[in-house]
Amino acid sequence: MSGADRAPAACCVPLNAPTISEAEAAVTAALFKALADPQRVRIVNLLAAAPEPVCVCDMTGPLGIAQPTVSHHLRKLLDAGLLRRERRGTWAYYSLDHDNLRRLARVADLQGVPA
Amino acid sequence: MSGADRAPAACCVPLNAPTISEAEAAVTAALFKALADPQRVRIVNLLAAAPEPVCVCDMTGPLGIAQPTVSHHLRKLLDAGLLRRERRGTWAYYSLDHDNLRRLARVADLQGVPA
DNA sequence: ACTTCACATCGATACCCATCGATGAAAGCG
DNA sequence: CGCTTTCATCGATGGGTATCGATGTGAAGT
Repeated sequence: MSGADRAPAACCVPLNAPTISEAEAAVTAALFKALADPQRVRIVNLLAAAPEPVCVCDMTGPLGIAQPTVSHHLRKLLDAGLLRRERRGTWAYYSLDHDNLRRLARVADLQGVPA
Repeated sequence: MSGADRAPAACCVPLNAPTISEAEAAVTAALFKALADPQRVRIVNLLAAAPEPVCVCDMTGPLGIAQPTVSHHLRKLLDAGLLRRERRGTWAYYSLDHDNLRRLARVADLQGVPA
């Protein structure tokens, strides 16, 4: 169910909501947890800078970590709903999910309307 | 040096920067890590809803966790630069650092200028 | 069918962290 | 000076996770 609508980024309450339930706090925390790792930050930055989807083989070099570790991080970001995956033959191409990333920015924004 | 200008939130590169160095990625990850916990999300939400600074004794109740654990989370948020602390006699009052929280929102925003 | 290539998953290991009880530190009070 | 209150820190413990090598999987080519 990677990248499904059940992903944390798909439904999230802003930090300045009147009150946040225990469950909502867990979902929001899971969303931030997806970016709470240096390698995953670099992956998102790498994808943000790329004009087209990027395959795994082109990430291991710049990141300097082994291929299983890259796949591990990609899965975390995928489960959080921040990435999209696309298979082309043997390769797997990843790109940002801009809709959900916009939701993330809205969660972190305390200026917005408190719901 | 809690809440100093060395805090992650004080100097942070946006996710859609052209490139992010290994050190910059670590700082950004540390910033997100501060909010990568349900209790800390609830603390920020609690402070965002309060019109005035809140003391620790008024947090243990709503959060439902022991006092040392609350202090632990407050320190994490303080070190990240997201909170401010103010001592009034025996009590310690906490409030949000709106400047740094605005910086956090800017880091998560991919729409902004890529610098 | 066999080989090769790209990626995902598994198992193990080392490290980080949330949580709590116990204790320490600092301020106010009698 | 003791006593109390409020908060921070310490030490221990259990659960989570980043990392890797080894292995599985699925597709393309010979």
